[in-house]
Amino acid sequence: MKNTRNTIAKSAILELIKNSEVALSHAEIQKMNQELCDRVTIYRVLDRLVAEDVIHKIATPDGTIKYAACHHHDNHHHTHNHVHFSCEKCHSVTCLDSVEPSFNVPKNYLVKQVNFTLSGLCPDCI
Amino acid sequence: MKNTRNTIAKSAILELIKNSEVALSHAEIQKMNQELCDRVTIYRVLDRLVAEDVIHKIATPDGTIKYAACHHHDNHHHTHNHVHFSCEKCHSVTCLDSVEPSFNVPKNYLVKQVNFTLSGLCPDCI
DNA sequence: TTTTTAAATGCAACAAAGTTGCGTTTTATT
DNA sequence: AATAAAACGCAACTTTGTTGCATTTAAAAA
Repeated sequence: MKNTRNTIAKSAILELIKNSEVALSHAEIQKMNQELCDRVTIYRVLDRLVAEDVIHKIATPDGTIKYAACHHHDNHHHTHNHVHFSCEKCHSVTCLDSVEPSFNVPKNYLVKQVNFTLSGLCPDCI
Repeated sequence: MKNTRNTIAKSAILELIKNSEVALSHAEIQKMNQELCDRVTIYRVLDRLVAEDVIHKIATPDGTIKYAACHHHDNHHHTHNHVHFSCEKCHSVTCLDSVEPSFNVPKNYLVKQVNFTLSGLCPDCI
Protein backbone atom coordinates (compact mmCIF):
# COMPACT_ATOMS: atom_id res chain seq x y z
CA MET A 1 0.00 0.00 0.00
CA LYS A 2 1.47 3.30 -1.09
CA ASN A 3 1.68 6.37 1.06
CA THR A 4 -1.57 8.34 1.12
CA ARG A 5 -2.22 11.56 3.01
CA ASN A 6 -5.09 12.87 5.04
CA THR A 7 -6.64 15.90 3.43
CA ILE A 8 -9.75 17.96 4.06
CA ALA A 9 -11.47 16.57 0.99
CA LYS A 10 -10.61 12.98 1.87
CA SER A 11 -11.86 13.31 5.47
CA ALA A 12 -15.07 15.05 4.42
CA ILE A 13 -15.89 12.50 1.72
CA LEU A 14 -15.18 9.60 4.06
CA GLU A 15 -17.46 11.13 6.70
CA LEU A 16 -20.27 11.47 4.16
CA ILE A 17 -19.96 7.82 3.27
CA LYS A 18 -19.62 6.63 6.87
CA ASN A 19 -22.61 8.65 8.02
CA SER A 20 -24.80 7.43 5.18
CA GLU A 21 -27.19 4.55 5.67
CA VAL A 22 -26.96 3.78 1.99
CA ALA A 23 -24.13 3.56 -0.50
CA LEU A 24 -23.36 6.79 -2.37
CA SER A 25 -22.45 7.47 -5.98
CA HIS A 26 -19.93 10.03 -7.19
CA ALA A 27 -22.80 12.23 -8.36
CA GLU A 28 -24.53 12.06 -4.98
CA ILE A 29 -21.36 12.96 -3.10
CA GLN A 30 -20.82 15.87 -5.45
CA LYS A 31 -24.31 17.22 -4.81
CA MET A 32 -23.99 16.78 -1.04
CA ASN A 33 -20.82 18.81 -0.88
CA GLN A 34 -20.87 21.34 -3.69
CA GLU A 35 -18.18 23.70 -2.41
CA LEU A 36 -15.73 21.26 -0.92
CA CYS A 37 -13.58 20.31 -3.84
CA ASP A 38 -13.37 19.71 -7.54
CA ARG A 39 -15.25 16.95 -9.33
CA VAL A 40 -11.97 15.35 -10.32
CA THR A 41 -10.75 15.32 -6.73
CA ILE A 42 -13.81 13.31 -5.69
CA TYR A 43 -12.90 10.66 -8.27
CA ARG A 44 -9.34 10.55 -7.01
CA VAL A 45 -10.29 10.47 -3.32
CA LEU A 46 -12.74 7.63 -3.94
CA ASP A 47 -10.06 5.65 -5.76
CA ARG A 48 -7.68 6.20 -2.86
CA LEU A 49 -10.21 5.15 -0.23
CA VAL A 50 -10.95 1.98 -2.19
CA ALA A 51 -7.22 1.23 -2.53
CA GLU A 52 -6.83 1.71 1.22
CA ASP A 53 -9.70 -0.72 1.80
CA VAL A 54 -11.66 1.85 3.78
CA ILE A 55 -14.62 1.87 1.41
CA HIS A 56 -15.77 -0.55 -1.26
CA LYS A 57 -17.38 -0.25 -4.67
CA ILE A 58 -20.76 -1.69 -5.55
CA ALA A 59 -22.19 -1.82 -9.07
CA THR A 60 -25.96 -1.51 -9.07
CA PRO A 61 -28.03 -3.55 -11.55
CA ASP A 62 -28.22 -0.48 -13.81
CA GLY A 63 -24.45 -0.06 -13.81
CA THR A 64 -24.15 2.86 -11.39
CA ILE A 65 -21.12 2.65 -9.14
CA LYS A 66 -21.79 3.33 -5.46
CA TYR A 67 -19.48 3.42 -2.48
CA ALA A 68 -20.01 2.21 1.09
CA ALA A 69 -17.82 2.09 4.18
CA CYS A 70 -16.19 -1.24 4.93
CA HIS A 71 -17.22 -2.92 8.17
CA HIS A 72 -14.24 -4.74 9.57
CA HIS A 73 -15.64 -7.60 11.59
CA ASP A 74 -13.62 -10.18 13.52
CA ASN A 75 -9.89 -9.77 13.89
CA HIS A 76 -8.79 -7.42 11.15
CA HIS A 77 -10.36 -9.80 8.70
CA HIS A 78 -13.16 -8.62 6.53
CA THR A 79 -14.68 -9.39 3.22
CA HIS A 80 -16.62 -7.48 0.60
CA ASN A 81 -18.43 -10.64 -0.30
CA HIS A 82 -21.63 -9.64 1.38
CA VAL A 83 -25.06 -9.00 -0.05
CA HIS A 84 -26.31 -5.62 -1.20
CA PHE A 85 -29.86 -4.50 -1.67
CA SER A 86 -30.74 -2.08 -4.45
CA CYS A 87 -34.16 -0.41 -4.25
CA GLU A 88 -35.74 -0.03 -7.66
CA LYS A 89 -37.88 2.88 -6.46
CA CYS A 90 -35.61 5.19 -4.44
CA HIS A 91 -32.40 3.70 -5.91
CA SER A 92 -30.81 3.34 -2.50
CA VAL A 93 -28.18 0.68 -2.03
CA THR A 94 -27.74 -0.93 1.38
CA CYS A 95 -25.26 -3.49 2.68
CA LEU A 96 -26.99 -6.53 4.15
CA ASP A 97 -24.16 -7.84 6.26
CA SER A 98 -26.26 -10.55 7.87
CA VAL A 99 -27.26 -12.33 4.69
CA GLU A 100 -24.82 -15.04 3.66
CA PRO A 101 -25.56 -16.72 0.36
CA SER A 102 -24.37 -20.23 -0.36
CA PHE A 103 -23.67 -21.62 -3.79
CA ASN A 104 -21.68 -24.30 -5.51
CA VAL A 105 -18.57 -22.98 -7.21
CA PRO A 106 -18.46 -24.04 -10.85
CA LYS A 107 -15.52 -26.12 -12.02
CA ASN A 108 -12.79 -24.55 -14.15
CA TYR A 109 -13.55 -21.13 -12.76
CA LEU A 110 -11.37 -19.44 -10.15
CA VAL A 111 -13.72 -17.38 -8.02
CA LYS A 112 -12.04 -14.48 -6.27
CA GLN A 113 -14.98 -12.30 -5.39
CA VAL A 114 -18.72 -12.55 -5.19
CA ASN A 115 -21.02 -9.68 -5.94
CA PHE A 116 -24.54 -10.43 -4.84
CA THR A 117 -27.18 -7.76 -5.24
CA LEU A 118 -30.84 -8.23 -4.46
CA SER A 119 -33.23 -5.71 -5.94
CA GLY A 120 -36.85 -4.83 -5.33
CA LEU A 121 -38.36 -2.53 -2.70
CA CYS A 122 -36.56 -1.42 0.44
CA PRO A 123 -38.37 -1.10 3.80
CA ASP A 124 -38.97 2.61 3.21
CA CYS A 125 -40.58 2.09 -0.17
CA ILE A 126 -42.57 -1.05 0.54
CA MET B 1 -45.92 -5.35 -24.49
CA LYS B 2 -46.05 -2.79 -27.24
CA ASN B 3 -45.78 -3.55 -30.89
CA THR B 4 -42.19 -3.89 -32.04
CA ARG B 5 -41.02 -4.52 -35.55
CA ASN B 6 -38.38 -6.72 -37.07
CA THR B 7 -35.68 -4.73 -38.76
CA ILE B 8 -32.31 -5.53 -40.24
CA ALA B 9 -30.49 -3.90 -37.35
CA LYS B 10 -32.56 -5.69 -34.72
CA SER B 11 -32.05 -9.11 -36.32
CA ALA B 12 -28.34 -8.59 -36.80
CA ILE B 13 -27.77 -7.42 -33.24
CA LEU B 14 -29.80 -10.27 -31.81
CA GLU B 15 -27.78 -12.76 -33.87
CA LEU B 16 -24.54 -11.31 -32.54
CA ILE B 17 -25.76 -11.74 -28.99
CA LYS B 18 -27.19 -15.21 -29.55
CA ASN B 19 -24.04 -16.45 -31.24
CA SER B 20 -21.78 -15.10 -28.55
CA GLU B 21 -20.53 -17.33 -25.76
CA VAL B 22 -20.21 -14.29 -23.53
CA ALA B 23 -22.38 -11.29 -22.81
CA LEU B 24 -21.73 -8.25 -25.02
CA SER B 25 -21.59 -4.55 -24.23
CA HIS B 26 -22.89 -1.77 -26.45
CA ALA B 27 -19.30 -0.85 -27.34
CA GLU B 28 -18.46 -4.44 -28.30
CA ILE B 29 -21.54 -4.75 -30.50
CA GLN B 30 -20.66 -1.46 -32.16
CA LYS B 31 -17.13 -2.66 -32.97
CA MET B 32 -18.38 -6.01 -34.26
CA ASN B 33 -20.74 -4.42 -36.73
CA GLN B 34 -19.30 -1.07 -37.76
CA GLU B 35 -21.36 -0.50 -40.89
CA LEU B 36 -24.70 -1.89 -39.87
CA CYS B 37 -26.36 1.02 -38.16
CA ASP B 38 -25.95 4.12 -36.07
CA ARG B 39 -24.66 4.11 -32.50
CA VAL B 40 -28.01 5.41 -31.28
CA THR B 41 -29.88 2.63 -33.05
CA ILE B 42 -27.87 0.04 -31.13
CA TYR B 43 -28.99 1.62 -27.87
CA ARG B 44 -32.60 1.61 -29.00
CA VAL B 45 -32.52 -1.96 -30.32
CA LEU B 46 -30.98 -3.22 -27.08
CA ASP B 47 -33.68 -1.48 -25.06
CA ARG B 48 -36.33 -3.06 -27.26
CA LEU B 49 -34.86 -6.54 -26.99
CA VAL B 50 -34.71 -6.21 -23.19
CA ALA B 51 -38.33 -4.99 -23.09
CA GLU B 52 -39.33 -7.99 -25.22
CA ASP B 53 -37.53 -10.27 -22.79
CA VAL B 54 -35.38 -11.72 -25.54
CA ILE B 55 -32.12 -10.57 -23.97
CA HIS B 56 -31.22 -9.47 -20.46
CA LYS B 57 -28.93 -6.87 -18.96
CA ILE B 58 -26.04 -7.68 -16.66
CA ALA B 59 -24.03 -5.08 -14.77
CA THR B 60 -20.43 -6.18 -14.30
CA PRO B 61 -18.61 -5.36 -11.03
CA ASP B 62 -17.04 -2.33 -12.72
CA GLY B 63 -20.41 -0.99 -13.85
CA THR B 64 -20.27 -2.00 -17.51
CA ILE B 65 -23.64 -3.08 -18.89
CA LYS B 66 -23.58 -6.29 -20.93
CA TYR B 67 -26.31 -8.15 -22.74
CA ALA B 68 -26.95 -11.86 -23.09
CA ALA B 69 -29.67 -13.92 -24.75
CA CYS B 70 -32.35 -15.27 -22.45
CA HIS B 71 -32.61 -19.03 -22.15
CA HIS B 72 -36.23 -19.95 -21.74
CA HIS B 73 -36.22 -23.18 -19.79
CA ASP B 74 -39.28 -25.16 -18.67
CA ASN B 75 -42.72 -24.18 -19.92
CA HIS B 76 -42.40 -20.62 -21.14
CA HIS B 77 -41.19 -19.75 -17.68
CA HIS B 78 -37.74 -18.34 -17.22
CA THR B 79 -35.87 -16.21 -14.83
CA HIS B 80 -32.91 -13.88 -15.01
CA ASN B 81 -32.04 -14.81 -11.48
CA HIS B 82 -29.10 -16.91 -12.44
CA VAL B 83 -25.43 -16.51 -11.73
CA HIS B 84 -23.01 -14.67 -13.98
CA PHE B 85 -19.27 -14.97 -14.08
CA SER B 86 -17.14 -11.93 -14.85
CA CYS B 87 -13.50 -12.58 -15.75
CA GLU B 88 -11.20 -9.94 -14.33
CA LYS B 89 -8.56 -10.66 -16.98
CA CYS B 90 -10.39 -10.88 -20.32
CA HIS B 91 -13.52 -9.11 -19.01
CA SER B 92 -15.80 -11.74 -20.46
CA VAL B 93 -19.18 -12.27 -18.82
CA THR B 94 -20.77 -15.71 -18.95
CA CYS B 95 -24.13 -17.00 -17.74
CA LEU B 96 -23.75 -19.91 -15.35
CA ASP B 97 -27.21 -21.35 -15.65
CA SER B 98 -26.42 -24.38 -13.54
CA VAL B 99 -25.38 -22.55 -10.41
CA GLU B 100 -28.28 -21.84 -8.07
CA PRO B 101 -27.46 -19.78 -5.03
CA SER B 102 -29.50 -20.03 -1.85
CA PHE B 103 -29.92 -17.30 0.72
CA ASN B 104 -32.26 -16.13 3.42
CA VAL B 105 -34.36 -13.16 2.36
CA PRO B 106 -34.10 -10.31 4.86
CA LYS B 107 -37.28 -9.11 6.54
CA ASN B 108 -38.86 -5.84 5.49
CA TYR B 109 -37.36 -6.11 2.03
CA LEU B 110 -39.34 -7.13 -1.02
CA VAL B 111 -36.96 -8.99 -3.27
CA LYS B 112 -37.98 -8.99 -6.92
CA GLN B 113 -34.72 -9.89 -8.60
CA VAL B 114 -31.37 -11.32 -7.70
CA ASN B 115 -28.19 -10.31 -9.43
CA PHE B 116 -25.37 -12.66 -8.55
CA THR B 117 -22.02 -12.15 -10.19
CA LEU B 118 -18.93 -14.15 -9.41
CA SER B 119 -15.63 -12.71 -10.52
CA GLY B 120 -12.13 -14.05 -10.87
CA LEU B 121 -10.57 -16.03 -13.69
CA CYS B 122 -12.54 -17.83 -16.38
CA PRO B 123 -11.45 -21.24 -17.75
CA ASP B 124 -9.65 -19.58 -20.66
CA CYS B 125 -7.60 -17.30 -18.43
CA ILE B 126 -6.84 -19.68 -15.59
C1' DT C 1 10.43 25.87 13.53
C1' DT C 2 11.81 26.01 8.92
C1' DT C 3 12.94 23.39 4.81
C1' DT C 4 11.90 20.03 1.64
C1' DT C 5 9.55 16.89 -1.61
C1' DA C 6 6.21 14.14 -3.16
C1' DA C 7 1.24 13.73 -2.70
C1' DA C 8 -2.87 16.03 -3.58
C1' DT C 9 -5.51 19.62 -5.77
C1' DG C 10 -7.75 22.72 -9.32
C1' DC C 11 -8.37 23.75 -13.81
C1' DA C 12 -8.73 23.06 -18.55
C1' DA C 13 -9.15 20.02 -22.06
C1' DC C 14 -10.41 15.60 -23.54
C1' DA C 15 -12.74 11.10 -24.31
C1' DA C 16 -16.36 7.97 -23.67
C1' DA C 17 -21.10 6.86 -22.75
C1' DG C 18 -25.74 7.75 -23.05
C1' DT C 19 -29.96 10.79 -24.32
C1' DT C 20 -33.18 13.68 -27.05
C1' DG C 21 -35.49 15.93 -30.95
C1' DC C 22 -36.72 15.83 -35.51
C1' DG C 23 -37.14 15.00 -40.33
C1' DT C 24 -36.84 10.79 -43.23
C1' DT C 25 -37.22 5.89 -44.17
C1' DT C 26 -39.27 1.47 -43.52
C1' DT C 27 -42.35 -2.12 -41.75
C1' DA C 28 -46.48 -4.21 -41.92
C1' DT C 29 -51.35 -3.50 -41.76
C1' DT C 30 -55.43 -1.83 -44.24
C1' DA D 1 -51.09 0.66 -53.50
C1' DA D 2 -52.06 3.65 -49.61
C1' DT D 3 -51.34 4.53 -44.87
C1' DA D 4 -49.82 5.11 -40.08
C1' DA D 5 -46.79 4.27 -36.75
C1' DA D 6 -42.38 2.32 -35.67
C1' DA D 7 -37.65 2.62 -36.50
C1' DC D 8 -33.96 5.05 -38.40
C1' DG D 9 -29.92 8.52 -39.11
C1' DC D 10 -27.99 12.58 -37.85
C1' DA D 11 -26.88 16.41 -35.10
C1' DA D 12 -26.72 18.29 -30.80
C1' DC D 13 -26.52 17.73 -26.20
C1' DT D 14 -25.72 15.93 -21.20
C1' DT D 15 -23.42 13.03 -18.15
C1' DT D 16 -19.59 10.49 -16.66
C1' DG D 17 -14.94 9.55 -16.30
C1' DT D 18 -9.81 10.57 -17.61
C1' DT D 19 -5.35 13.05 -18.32
C1' DG D 20 -1.68 16.62 -18.17
C1' DC D 21 0.29 20.23 -15.81
C1' DA D 22 1.16 24.08 -12.82
C1' DT D 23 0.15 25.16 -7.97
C1' DT D 24 -0.80 24.04 -3.24
C1' DT D 25 -0.33 21.33 0.87
C1' DA D 26 0.68 17.43 4.13
C1' DA D 27 4.04 15.46 6.69
C1' DA D 28 8.67 13.96 7.18
C1' DA D 29 13.49 15.67 7.62
C1' DA D 30 16.78 19.07 8.88
